[in-house]
Amino acid sequence: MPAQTEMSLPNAPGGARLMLLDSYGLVYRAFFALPDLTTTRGVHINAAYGFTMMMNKLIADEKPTHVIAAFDKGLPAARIALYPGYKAQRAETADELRSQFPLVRRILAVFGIPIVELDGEEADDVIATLARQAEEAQQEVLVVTGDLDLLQIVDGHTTVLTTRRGITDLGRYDEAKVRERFDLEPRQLPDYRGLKGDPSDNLPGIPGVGEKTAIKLIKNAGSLDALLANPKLAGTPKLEALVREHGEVARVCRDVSVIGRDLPLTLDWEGARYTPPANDALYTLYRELEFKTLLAKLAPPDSPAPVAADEVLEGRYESYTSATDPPDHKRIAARIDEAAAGERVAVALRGDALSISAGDGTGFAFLRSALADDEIAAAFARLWATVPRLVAYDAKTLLREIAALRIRTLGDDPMIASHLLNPGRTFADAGQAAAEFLDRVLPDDQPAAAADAAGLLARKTREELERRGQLALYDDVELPLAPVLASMERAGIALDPLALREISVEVDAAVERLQREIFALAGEEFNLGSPQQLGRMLFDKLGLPAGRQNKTGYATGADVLQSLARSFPVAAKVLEWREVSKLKSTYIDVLPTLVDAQGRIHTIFNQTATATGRLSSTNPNLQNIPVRSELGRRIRKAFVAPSDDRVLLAADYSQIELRLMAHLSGDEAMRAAFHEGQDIHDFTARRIFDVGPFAEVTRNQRTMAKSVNFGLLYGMSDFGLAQRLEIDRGTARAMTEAYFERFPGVRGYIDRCLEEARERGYVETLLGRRRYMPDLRSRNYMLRAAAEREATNAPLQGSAADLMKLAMVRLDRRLNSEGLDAVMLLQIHDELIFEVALRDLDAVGRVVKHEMEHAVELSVPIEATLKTGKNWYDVESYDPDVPIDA
DNA sequence: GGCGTCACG
DNA sequence: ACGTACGTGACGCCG
Repeated sequence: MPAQTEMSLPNAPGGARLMLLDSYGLVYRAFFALPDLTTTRGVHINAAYGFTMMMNKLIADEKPTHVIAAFDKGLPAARIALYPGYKAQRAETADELRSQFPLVRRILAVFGIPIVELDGEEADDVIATLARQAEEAQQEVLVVTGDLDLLQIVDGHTTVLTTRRGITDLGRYDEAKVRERFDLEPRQLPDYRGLKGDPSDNLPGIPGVGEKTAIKLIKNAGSLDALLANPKLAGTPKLEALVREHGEVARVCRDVSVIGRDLPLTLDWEGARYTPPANDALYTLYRELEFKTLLAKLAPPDSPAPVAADEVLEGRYESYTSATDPPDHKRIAARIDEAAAGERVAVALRGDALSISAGDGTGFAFLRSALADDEIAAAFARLWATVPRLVAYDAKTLLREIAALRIRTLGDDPMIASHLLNPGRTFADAGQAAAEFLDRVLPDDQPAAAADAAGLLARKTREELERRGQLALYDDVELPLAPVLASMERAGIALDPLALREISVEVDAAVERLQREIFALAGEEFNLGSPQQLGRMLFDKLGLPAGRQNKTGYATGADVLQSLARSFPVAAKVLEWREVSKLKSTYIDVLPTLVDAQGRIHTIFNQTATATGRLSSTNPNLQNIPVRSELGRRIRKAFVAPSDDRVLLAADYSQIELRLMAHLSGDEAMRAAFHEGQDIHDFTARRIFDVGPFAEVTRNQRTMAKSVNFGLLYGMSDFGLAQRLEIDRGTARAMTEAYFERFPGVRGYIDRCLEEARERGYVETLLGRRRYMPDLRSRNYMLRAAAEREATNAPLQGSAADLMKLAMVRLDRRLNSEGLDAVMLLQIHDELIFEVALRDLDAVGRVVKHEMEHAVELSVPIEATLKTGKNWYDVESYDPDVPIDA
């Protein structure tokens, strides 16, 4: 037994979990993942901040008992001796990054994490050495690193976490995972890297040998050494020649890649033991470095934590929120009536509590469940009717839950305002918004503080919206929309459970049959619903050609299965099984259980969920009811008009996002197409494929053009388009080039949009909705490219949302003021569903069409098309100005 | 709770 | 050389 083992055993604690950090790699990754943050004094802190975030998360998630930070020190002499070109291509570390290493060392010191480094050695070798000592002491090791080189030390005791994207997304490699990912043992990875090369370390490898070939060569020969000894093992003459010519280079690259495990170091268990840092030391450090979000989670030094209530919001609060005492309804109702006299009355829901503040430092809270009491509901309705501009945090929920409320006006809803100010986040309760916009903490033991905070938030957020020129969007669109959504949620849509039962019988039989058939083809039973088991079955056992890999194994998505379905009936069956079982578990089995006593089903629309201004729908999501497949579409038969004298009316915007593109870009050709009432995909195909005026556009040309148009809205890349259309990248590239040549206004608009966004930090919609895009200036290519696509799409998707919301507000008013018997039920982004009395159908249809088409005036016409029917499946086109034939 | 998958616009 | 079309929510699996 080696001496080191005996030395480390006596003080190696049982059940230790040692975390080893590849510090440079993590700091480097953080530097490129985050924008260039500086303190008010200009100190660059993004890498140090990102590193701290990572470390906090790792410690919280992995709960190590011991932590050590390894650093590189000096030039890696041994590797350079082996291969003088090692890392020779690397640029000087930027000053902005280098200056942050001293900060990182200070942070580690405050956390009490020891730094281990050795002159002339890289962190990899330090880590591998320490890991071996821990393994020999039978302890668990967790290595965290920015690249894949260290995967070679993975074994039964040692797991390697590698950064993937952003700063908190990590890949976890144990032995099985390495085998899955590379189809090789961890110890074979240096051979693999030697053959393939690694540009990031300036290792050439064998030219033309990539991931696939390297693995094949190692599999064929068993090892690189065996391959070099006998190049015939390469398998093909061509590969054999390559091995003969470049084998020596591969051997050097391999040798450089082998990580040393026996540096003169001894693992000091005691020094590495992790204990959480002292609050005050951390506070001082974070304050100096201006790590604001991290600071917000700490208590200020020498003060009780969390912040005392009277420091947060002064007030005399009463609470009737004890769940054990039966609440005194009379007393609560009386308090509500008293509060109505206040100057700036605010209400808020937080957890179980509903709180009301009079705005003069008095407030009280009671259990939300008390709203079911008629007396309290009535008092609440009086309050809402008395107070001219009531502030309500999450007003929609109150309006939905209190039957007696028929109110259509709101003073402020700070939940909505907060989300407009920062659409990247949702502020689910007043506490979260207060932390962001008031820099205050709401104490949990003072439920009435939430209403007080709502009042303060209302003022603060309104001021900020005014400063940004977004008041009209808030006051004329978002605030009036909340009561409209509340009434839609309250109304619900009628469901015919019998219609679903009919499909249910059919689908159950199909699921059963397909499962049987698949098991027969597979030769054994397994869990079809497990993508992992399915992947192993299809690609390992049945030997189908495997496509992509993902984090957990083989990809088995619809695109992969689709490409196999022609040649392998089992893949086609799995696709079919997926379709029916999805419909069964998500819709057919679930929807009937959600029907209320009146036979109606109620979704909740989330007004503060999306980054672009769209709504979302939950519990159930009624914005994704199937329509694309025939079987799925039949589910729509269950959504019905509840009586013979009523029908459903569906109104759709036609090509709204492309029309907005035409308007916003001003592109002459595109605008002309819409003015002439052309089919836009057909028109696009003519232009990009040069189809003459008397020739027909083929189906295929139209399909391609349609994809180009969609791609346009999404910030397409030639690669993405190629993949979608299953064509080669060059063709896709030629198509996008032809597109931008024929629609030059569009190119100009996108460029202007991105340029402006880089400068201002946000993009904007027609009505001034903003989306902040900090990653546009990221130095990380992946993040930056993603941000560019988002910035291209957001004004289009967001402006369409603006239009629809404005139309909904106006429509709701007109349907009410004109006394039409019609109820708005659902919004599906560019579509509205109404339930309408048959006798009012024509009038309603005209109002709906007009308000949708004239929500705003664009430089191109807006078109809304109507359909009507007894259920959502059997709807037929309908024009209110053309009498239905008798 | 993260991931893969898939329903919608 | 990267990895690749925007925005959602729900389901089942897995650890």
